Amino acid sequence: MMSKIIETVATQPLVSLSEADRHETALQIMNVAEQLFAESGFNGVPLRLLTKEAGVNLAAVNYHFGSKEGLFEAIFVQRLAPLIEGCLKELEVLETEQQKLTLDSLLQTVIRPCLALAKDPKSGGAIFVRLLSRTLLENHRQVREMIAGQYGEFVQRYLRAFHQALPQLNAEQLAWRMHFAFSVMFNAFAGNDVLKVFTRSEVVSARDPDIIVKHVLPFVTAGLLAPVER
Amino acid sequence: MMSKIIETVATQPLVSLSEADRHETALQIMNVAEQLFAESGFNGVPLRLLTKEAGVNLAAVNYHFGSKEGLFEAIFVQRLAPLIEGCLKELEVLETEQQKLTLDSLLQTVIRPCLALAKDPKSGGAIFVRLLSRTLLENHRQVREMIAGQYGEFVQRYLRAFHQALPQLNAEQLAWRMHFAFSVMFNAFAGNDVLKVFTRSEVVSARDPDIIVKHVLPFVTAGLLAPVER
DNA sequence: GTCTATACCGTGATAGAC
DNA sequence: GTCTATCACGGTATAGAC
Repeated sequence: MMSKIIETVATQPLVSLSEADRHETALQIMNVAEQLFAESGFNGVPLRLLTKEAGVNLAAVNYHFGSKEGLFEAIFVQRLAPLIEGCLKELEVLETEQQKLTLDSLLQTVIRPCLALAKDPKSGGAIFVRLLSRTLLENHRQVREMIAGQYGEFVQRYLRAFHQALPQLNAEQLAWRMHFAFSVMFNAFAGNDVLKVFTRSEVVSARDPDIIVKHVLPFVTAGLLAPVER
Repeated sequence: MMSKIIETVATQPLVSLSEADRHETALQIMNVAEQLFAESGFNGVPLRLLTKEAGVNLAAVNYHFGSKEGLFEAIFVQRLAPLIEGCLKELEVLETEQQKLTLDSLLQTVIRPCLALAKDPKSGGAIFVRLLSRTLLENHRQVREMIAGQYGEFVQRYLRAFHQALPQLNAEQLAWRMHFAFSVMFNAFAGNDVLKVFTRSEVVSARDPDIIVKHVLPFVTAGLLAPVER
């Protein structure tokens, strides 16, 4: 059905079955797992609970995904592909429309697809946005390598775009500031309770993506545009 | 030496034996543990490895600290007390010296003690600064509650100080921005490889605290001072 | 190919002997 | 205080049923 024409040629390092190809059991596992992982973190979810919740056998996870980590990656591959495609599409539009990239419009090409995903009710996207943020912050070796390997083009194109929007920064300064900017954005979306220590818990625990963006954007924009230390 | 005038009054809810009071075995465990935790994270260090490395029996951890989590907290309590004391002392000086707090000088009262600790060669402070940052970002429930409970005064005083330095922000805006600011600072100090995805690994992997601060401060300052969305 | 039951080994915790 | 033995629980591997 799904174009398995020359299945031997392509180097498809990781499992990347489309939703249609996957077995019902595997899908059931992925849906339940995404929810539980986002709630309790990777280590907070025992396979025995997960499989029980999904109504499948304990060994099913290892059979369909190789390992618990494999299941984790599978969730990412499936969700990340359309998200990144969405970002790149917005970026492309931006690059053809405007001669000069503005920083704000550039940041919007990342934030809008995240928002769209986060607000799509039927795709469990909101859960994934939190899971993605949480995972990037938790520094999972596997996922990080997967992104770097699979989406090199994405990374390169955004590096170039940011360089264009912030020409006054040299390579080192740009790297640091992108590091900071994405730290803030992911932390905000992760809905971490981390820094409640320094804040009133009722205020910052808001989960509404629009509110988050309203607060994040000015901060990040100003930080990126800060005068360069010399 | 350090003004222990009325030592009986304070409510000291958690274990907080001074270094001198503690058993040699416990000290040995703590030193080894701090190092290993900072390298591999809490879950990355099995007690069997830890105790073998420290040359003590497996059960010693549970005997002296109650649990693996207890050991984790003990490390924090011991290191955090002087760090927080250092911050508050700097803040006090600042409040008496200047009529108007400047944002930069306020941030310095946090960063300078962290830097001093990070650069003290004989106290393993550098390891702890990374461990602290990593832990706050990883959202350990225990440690967060410990800080909130034990250092309420610290939190309140800094909230007031930031409010004074940024009077144009209302409570909600201030909470969000402090949340962001500390996210960035901790992420920078944590030395996470997280966002290497978006950067050249060689650049951002710098561990020199001075270099980190040089890049962090302008970003955070500008972010905090960003115009308010309306 | 898919699913099930079950066994294996490593983890943190704990009781009790010394 | 320290140690050994043992426990319950975690992810994983596999043999065999369908």
